[in-house]
Parts: sequence; C-alpha cells; structure tokens
Amino acid sequence: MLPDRRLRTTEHSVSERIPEGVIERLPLYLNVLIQMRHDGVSTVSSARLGELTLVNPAQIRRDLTHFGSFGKRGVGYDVVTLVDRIQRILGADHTHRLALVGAGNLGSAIAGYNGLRQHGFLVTAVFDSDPRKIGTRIGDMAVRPIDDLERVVRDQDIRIGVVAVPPEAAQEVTDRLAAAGIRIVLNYTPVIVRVPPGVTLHNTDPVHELLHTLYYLSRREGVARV
Amino acid sequence: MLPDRRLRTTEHSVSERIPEGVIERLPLYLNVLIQMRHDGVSTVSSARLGELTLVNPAQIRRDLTHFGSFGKRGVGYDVVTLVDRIQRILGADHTHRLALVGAGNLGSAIAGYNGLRQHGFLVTAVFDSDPRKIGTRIGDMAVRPIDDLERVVRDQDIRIGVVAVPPEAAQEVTDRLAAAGIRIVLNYTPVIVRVPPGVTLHNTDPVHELLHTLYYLSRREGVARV
DNA sequence: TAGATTGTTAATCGATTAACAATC
DNA sequence: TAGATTGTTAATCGATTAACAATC
Repeated sequence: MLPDRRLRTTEHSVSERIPEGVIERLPLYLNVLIQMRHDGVSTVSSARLGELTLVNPAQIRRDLTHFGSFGKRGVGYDVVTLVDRIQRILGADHTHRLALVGAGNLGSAIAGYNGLRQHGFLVTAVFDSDPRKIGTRIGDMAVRPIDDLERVVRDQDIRIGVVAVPPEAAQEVTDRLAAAGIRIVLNYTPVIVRVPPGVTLHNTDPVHELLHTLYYLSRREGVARV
Repeated sequence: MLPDRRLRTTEHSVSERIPEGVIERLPLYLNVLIQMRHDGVSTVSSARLGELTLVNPAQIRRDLTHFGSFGKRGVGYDVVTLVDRIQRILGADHTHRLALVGAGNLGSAIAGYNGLRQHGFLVTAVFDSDPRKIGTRIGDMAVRPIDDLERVVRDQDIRIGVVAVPPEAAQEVTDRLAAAGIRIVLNYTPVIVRVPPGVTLHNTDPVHELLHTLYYLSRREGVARV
C-alpha cells in the first residue's frame, strides 16, 4: 500500500522488524476483542476474529506470532488475555496525554470523542491563537493561548500532539510541537508537514480519502478510462 | 499494508487491475501538483515530485504508466496536464454531491472544510435526528430531519454519504444510506459497519490511528517488548 | 551533440495465504 | 480418542525499486 506517507519515523524498532501492516491491524483486532469482552465472550478463534475484522484467519495467527503465542491449540484465544497482550504491545495499557491545537469544530469534535478516553487518551491541553476563543471551554478544558504551548507541553510532559488548525498554520504548529518535545503528531490538515527525526507523523485528510474512494465509483459507473 | 479493511468493494475494475497502493498515492501527487500549478510551476520531474511527496521517483513513474504516458523524456511532466489527467483518472474532474449525516461538531467541521469544495465535493444535504438541530444552519445548509434522508438522497441523486453520528447509530444510518442509493460511505465512527455489494466503504477513526502510531512511541522509548 | 529524464524491464523484497503437523 | 484450532513452514502473490535503453 502506501510507502508510507501517512506514517513515518526515522528510527527503527529494536530486535525483529515488525511489518507496518501488522501494526495497522492490531488496533482492529483490539477493537473487536474489547467489544467481545464487553459482551462476556470468553474465547475466540482466529476464524471468528477473521469474520468480524474481515482479515484472513491465517494472517491473524501469523500477525500474533510476531509477539509470542497467545492461543491454545484446539481451543482458540482467551479474549481477556488477548486484549491485555495487544494493549501491552501497542502501549495502550496506560494513559497518554494529548495536546490539541485548534479549538474549532474539528478540535471540539476530537476533544469530545469518547473513544479516546476509553483507550486511555486524555486531552489535557487545548490551544488556539484566536483571542476570542481563549478561556472558553471545550469539554472540561479551558482553551489556552497558543503562546503557552511550549511551557504546558513541557510541564505536563505531553508526548502526543493533534494539529487541527487551518492549513496555513499547520507547519508552524507542527514545528513548535516537535520543538517542545512532542513525539507523535496527528495532522488533520491536508498539508504535507515535515517533522524532525524521532517524531512520528500521522496524516488524516478527508479529501485524500474521498479522492481515493472516488476512483472506484468512477470505475463502477463505466466512466471512460483515461 | 491493510488487506484492506478501510476500503472495500465487491466489484472489480474493468480491464487491467490497478493496485490499491497506486490509487492511494494519486491524491497525494494531485495535492502537490495543484499547489505547484498555483505557484506557476510549469514542469515537474518525477525526482522533484518524489521529494515533495516522499515517494520513490521510480514508483511515481511506474504508477503513472498504469494509465498512460504523460511525460516527456528529458523534460518531465507538464503540471497542468498532469493535474488534469489525475483528476480524470480519479473522477475528480466534475463535482460530487455529499450527504452528511450528523450535525454535531464533527459534521460541522466536515461541512466547513474548504478543501472539499476545492476538489469538487459539495455538501448539499445535512441530516440529524435531534429535533433541536433541525432547521439550524451548518455553513449555508439547513439541517434536515433524518426522516428525509431517503427522499433527499434520491431527489438530489447523491452518491456519497458521510457518517458522523454516535457509534450506536452508525450501522442503521449506513443501511439507510445504502438503501437510498449511496455508492460511497465515509464512516467516521469506530464501528465496523457492513455495506451491501456495490457500496464502497472508507473508515476513519482517530483512535485507530492513535493506537497504530502509539506502537512506535513505545518502541523508541524502550518499553519492554511483550 | 550532450544532458536529462522518462517509460519499462527485470530483480528484489516483503507480505499474504494455503497447508499441515503439533497439540489442546 | 476424535475434533478443533493453533503455530509455523513453504508457496504464492504482488509491490517496490534499481537499472537502463529510448528519446526529448
């Protein structure tokens, strides 16, 4: 698939290199497993997990063996244990503080998103450059002036930053986040921002996704091939 | 990478099968090319395009040959022409109407996003189930009751639907969109929704992306391997 | 012509999947 | 024991990349 522009880091994993695809699928398994745990399901086979995630069962088993062997032959995987292991693998077994830059609609949507808290992500600081927004509330957080960014990120030891600002501010905000010690940047603008070595970048742009999906629409409707 | 859960369709492309990865990169090229066109750049080499998109130049050339040969040896690609060709390939050379379901913060963010219009995507209908939201304005659209969904989608011949509702409503909304004739569903909830054959689904979940990215954070900080 | 850069082939690399022995 | 399902190997498949002849 992508080479991968959306996710890029300069350093390498220790010991064995785990394929990108594996890491991309783990959250998918986790999602379904947490639902199953909630429903009181105690055991799951790779076949069943495959049905629910639309991933080939052989691939699920193969993916998991990168990290150990968590199942019982003839039985399957213990749901509670597997949730626990995948959370540990991903680093989702403890909470992470997030700095959110941009207190517009998108920022508000992100801050108000329950799924974050459920997975241990806490938005603990919100910044905006618009003086009229400073001091207003987003969820239970007061919006802070962008000038406080460096100090707050350092004080709270925040390692994840979310960029939800207008495109023209994206690179500057990213630079400031990185300089303040942020290790992961989630970029919600269409701008291709640069990050220094050691900072992981993840891009999400609705237009990019729409354009991508659009291709298949045209094909199906028999629009002439270029 | 993913097999691909995020994008799934039941039908096939006509003639030659184009790899997913190629289609995923085209919007990336387009993004940069439109910026260059705006800046008055007339010609670009695969090497330069590679720098700007972080994609290997050989891959860019290979990707493009799936659709024809658009460059001049010794010279490069004409920016205006290439923008045009890629837009035609993706089907982004004409406008597309979008139905947005969910008029909360996320819905407002999507409706207010300029990039959509720039690429020919027009949100022409917004729905919500909350009576207090009906009739309020999002951009220049009045929010409609969800009960009007089928009628409006049919009347306006809308083919793309965006699901920005609470998770518990995601599957029902998706079903209704599909039944009304929607061909592409953009799902902004963490729910794994099912779509009927012939409908293309694209999922975007911030938590999924955070969890994915998180893995690399733990690695770099030397957290014990599971 | 000399230099540049494409289009294309072939080699490499890596990921997916089928198959099955191990074992619960 | 018989049946089920994992863990793992090996085969397949496909995508990326290097290299270079074609050609502007």
